[in-house]
Amino acid sequence: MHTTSCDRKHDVYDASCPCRQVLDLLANKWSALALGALEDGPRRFGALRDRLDGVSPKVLTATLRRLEDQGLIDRTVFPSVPLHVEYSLTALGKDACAPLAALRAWVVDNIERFPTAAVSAGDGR
Amino acid sequence: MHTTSCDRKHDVYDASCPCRQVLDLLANKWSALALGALEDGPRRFGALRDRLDGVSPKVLTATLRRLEDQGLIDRTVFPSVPLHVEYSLTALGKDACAPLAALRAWVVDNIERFPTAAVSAGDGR
DNA sequence: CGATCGTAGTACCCAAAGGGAACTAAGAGC
DNA sequence: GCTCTTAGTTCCCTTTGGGTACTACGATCG
Repeated sequence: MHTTSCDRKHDVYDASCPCRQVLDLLANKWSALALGALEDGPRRFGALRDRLDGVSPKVLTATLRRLEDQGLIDRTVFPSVPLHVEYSLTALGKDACAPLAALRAWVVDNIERFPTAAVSAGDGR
Repeated sequence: MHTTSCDRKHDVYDASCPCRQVLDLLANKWSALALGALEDGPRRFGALRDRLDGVSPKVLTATLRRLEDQGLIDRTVFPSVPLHVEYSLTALGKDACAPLAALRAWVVDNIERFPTAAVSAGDGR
């Protein structure tokens, strides 16, 4: 387990620790969904916009740029005719998918226990 | 284990699914930190404010209320002299802690791989 | 030759959330 | 009656989120 030379300052509870920024990036609805959407392989901008139901192009762009800046995804431009941009997970992004997938799965698995979902829980429609 | 009658509509990728709202609640910096801070047992407002370095009382209140509304935490008021309010995890909240703890742990464990942390990685200061 | 299409965004504008500092309430103790 | 503590609330400003419309580009259609 890649024991780094110094672990003392790595604490998500410390506002000045870089961990906090990374947590803020990953603990985000759109980030969690976008990374999950790339788990099956590279996807194009339009495909991501469709998959991430309800996301606006502006927010999707911002989310993808942030993930790219932090090295979680790669952005590949194919200068073909109607322009083609593919987003794919980096090794780091793939690794980050594990805890995020667990979180998404937990939500789906336990949704019936939430008051928000209670209405639809008995809804056989 | 809680096999519900119908799982088909539960999808975090569907904007209209209650899952999305729950994901939005949990996939949030302050929620993830607040629930984690309560893992060791009940804590008071002030203790949480201290632990969640950088949080403003307003945002902490809003976060706690949201978590309370969704049944993840309990708020107990002790009408003692300088007023005493204790926040604690519900069974649901305890369960939600597992994936969130995994996410926090992953961040701390992999922080050196992020460009954001690269500066401080070799920084012995 | 101009109009239209598809893709991946950007620009503009508004609403909501985040965030800080100061203030409130209520009673104990000085 | 002043101060201390605790748990917020209120005000205001900045940041972020979000929707809609628009752009650029060449290909293809009419």
